[in-house]
Amino acid sequence: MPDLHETALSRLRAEGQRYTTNHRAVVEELERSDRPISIPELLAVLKDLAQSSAYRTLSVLERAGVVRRLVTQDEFARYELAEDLTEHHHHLICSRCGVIEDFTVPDSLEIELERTLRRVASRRGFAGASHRLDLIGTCARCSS
Amino acid sequence: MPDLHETALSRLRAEGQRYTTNHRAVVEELERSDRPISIPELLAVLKDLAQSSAYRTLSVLERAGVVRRLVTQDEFARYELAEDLTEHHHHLICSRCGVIEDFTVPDSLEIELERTLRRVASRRGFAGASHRLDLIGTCARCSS
DNA sequence: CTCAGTGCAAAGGATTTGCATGCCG
DNA sequence: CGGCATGCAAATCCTTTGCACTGAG
Repeated sequence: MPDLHETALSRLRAEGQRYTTNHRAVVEELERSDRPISIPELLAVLKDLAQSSAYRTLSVLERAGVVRRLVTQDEFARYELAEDLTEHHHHLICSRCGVIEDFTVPDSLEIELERTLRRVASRRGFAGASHRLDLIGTCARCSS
Repeated sequence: MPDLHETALSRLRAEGQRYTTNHRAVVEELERSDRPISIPELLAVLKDLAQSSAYRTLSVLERAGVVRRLVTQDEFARYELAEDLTEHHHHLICSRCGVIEDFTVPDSLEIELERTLRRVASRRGFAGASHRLDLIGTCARCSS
């Protein structure tokens, strides 16, 4: 597996875009985190990054296929590295505070899921379907 | 199973709210549809309904547990009847146009899913967790 | 009668965009 | 040098809210 930043660079290049200091800083922050993060969280860490640049950078990275944007009931969108740059996983979403944590399920279940969903997609004429499995509840911090 | 409108009425009453003509019209429209619908779609059908009333009605119905609000990558939120008023199902989401269709999976898979997720939730300290399984792709209309 | 519901217009708030400037390639 | 990237401020657009009036119970 090639280096994350190599990949990011080449995917941006393919779109005629650069891999600037800001771009790299955002990717590094997403790499560092073990859960999707929101723009406010990102700005709190990267203090020199303008809000509009954060939105723009993430938008560019998303178009290039480097990051994925998640939308929940929460007020802000959250971002994580694209699935092919990490590993297939799912999300625990706290409906109280909006925080998202990652989790995985056994391969056996994942495979059965894949098989079933592929069948559903083809029957309904949905193309290029990927799946999303989330657990929605109240996180430990919020329920205490 | 009691009548949908009876249930809606009693759940609203429990919150000290009424079941008005508008409320009923919205519930009927959701009942009629086999997929979650957005506010613009709703307004297109219920032409006498003010936009703000639509938002307010759906918000009240959601608080009362009669409807569920779905948020996707799409520009608008979409609404459907609460799960205990319909049947457990999942969503096919078109990432191009945002439309959502319902689908179900075999009970066997659903049960295994439930079992696994319950385990994950308890391990992570997530309380009252429900799950969400979506297929994201391009719908037949958009891919043609 | 009372108080929630309704419609209209205005306000909110996350996200996007115009513009002038900086800087990578 | 040319064009994308950046910051700031202003604009967008879905959604929420203030207010006065209507209508359900």
